[in-house]
Amino acid sequence: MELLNNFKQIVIETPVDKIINQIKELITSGQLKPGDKLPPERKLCEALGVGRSHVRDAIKKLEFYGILKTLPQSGTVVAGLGMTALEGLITDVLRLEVKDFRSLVETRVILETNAAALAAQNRTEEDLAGIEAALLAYKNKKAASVYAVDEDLMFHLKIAEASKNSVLKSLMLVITPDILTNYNELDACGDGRSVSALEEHELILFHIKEKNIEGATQAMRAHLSDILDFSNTLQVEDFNRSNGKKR
Amino acid sequence: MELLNNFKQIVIETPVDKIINQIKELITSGQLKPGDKLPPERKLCEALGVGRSHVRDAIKKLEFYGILKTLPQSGTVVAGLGMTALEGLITDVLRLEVKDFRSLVETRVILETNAAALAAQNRTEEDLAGIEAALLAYKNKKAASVYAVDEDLMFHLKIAEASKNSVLKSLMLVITPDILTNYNELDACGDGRSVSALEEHELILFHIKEKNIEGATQAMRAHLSDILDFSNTLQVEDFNRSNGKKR
DNA sequence: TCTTATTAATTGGTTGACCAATTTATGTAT
DNA sequence: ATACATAAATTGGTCAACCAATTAATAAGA
Repeated sequence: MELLNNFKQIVIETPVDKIINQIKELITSGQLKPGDKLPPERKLCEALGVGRSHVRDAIKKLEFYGILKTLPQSGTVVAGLGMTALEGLITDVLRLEVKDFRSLVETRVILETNAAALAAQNRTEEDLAGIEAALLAYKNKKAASVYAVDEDLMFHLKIAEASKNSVLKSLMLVITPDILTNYNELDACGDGRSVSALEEHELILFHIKEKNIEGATQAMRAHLSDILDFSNTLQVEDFNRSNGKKR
Repeated sequence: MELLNNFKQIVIETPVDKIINQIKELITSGQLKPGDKLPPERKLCEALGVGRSHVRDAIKKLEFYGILKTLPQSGTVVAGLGMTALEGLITDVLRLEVKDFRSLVETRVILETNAAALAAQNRTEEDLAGIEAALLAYKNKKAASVYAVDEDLMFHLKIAEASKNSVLKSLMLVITPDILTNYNELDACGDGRSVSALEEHELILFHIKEKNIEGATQAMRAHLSDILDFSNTLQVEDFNRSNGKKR
């Protein structure tokens, strides 16, 4: 069984990835400085021996990350942003490469506690109604079944909306897919935790309603640390299993 | 002059954007549920009356966001992630649509203060060396010129690395481009702030070195709130000017 | 009738050619 | 010699055709 551990993860490096790496290499090595024009796509695909689609895909991907900027009928240039962001961009940024569940949960706690604090500060009456509706949906679903992950997250998302911080909300959305994939694998979802989760949600809502910033923060922290503790009780084996299967 | 204000920003909606919106509409309206297969690309581009490249680009973009998943030679399906995340996904998530600079800076403060705290807790000797090197580079550049944004951000990035939280670091990288574009427009960069920034950096480093979690947090918060205060002194007119010109 | 092999259709992946806009080069007139 | 107009080349954007792998359908055998 442990013979499996002797196998190394095979990195499937698509043509696009290879091109991206080469371009990044050129930038990090200083051969391409911000403002410089990239060789035209045709020259690139000829030099690299691949189709132009691949080159275009690579450029488009780097454009997403704000590293390149393509000017139609003019060329592709390295965006202003210097090597700074590139430095840590060893692998794809957004496909977060969540190798460690700890970082993920830790970050979630940071985002959500602050969202709760801001929500307690900025929430409107409409926000309260939205949060309550989400909580109600969660309660009903939970009464019927044990599986209410979507409704759970919706509750948290409504709080993020009430924070009136669009960026914070966007970042929560960014990590949500990873949270979900990890939870779907890890969370047994039929444990004793479920009962207390509802009460904790209600406590959070109460503090937000009362505009009690500190209270909302602590309630959210307690809620999430419960989840964190629960995750930590899982076997390491289970955790390892949850990796590696992505893409 | 104020006649210009009567013009509405023209939204250049590329074919790709239109397709994305249609697909998102299908998902949010429930006509496409997670796990469902999308119509094949050929049918789609026929129904939409556009080239297949556009459809493929749209799919690829949505795949970035984790909304779709294309299985080669099999089809494209809606990823597991329920409507939950879609709910708030009115516009592109990652091109953060930073309409409000406040949210951006606010979020940056949240991320960075926590990164500083974690760095004070987890930093190794190598991390310290890296942070010091970045600080030195910043100092040198600053002595030579007033423009050292890259080196400044590198210092912050090294701290994020020292936090040993990969997700947190990734999220900082995500918002960094937006920070830069906004700063490049807003920051006069030749003001009195520059002198104190260096001292503040040194103070942060000191606390991280001493493993003083609370101290590092406060030092970082003070550092960033200075920047925030400075930004707030800018004219609203300048702020508005900084919007709308992106892409 | 059920299983299995073979074939046909459909899928996303890839390529090369074409298009319009831009930039550069060239030639002519001043 | 310089300025300007015109033409040629280069650019990214777009599209349609082709490819290999997968899947579905069908037919043959037990």
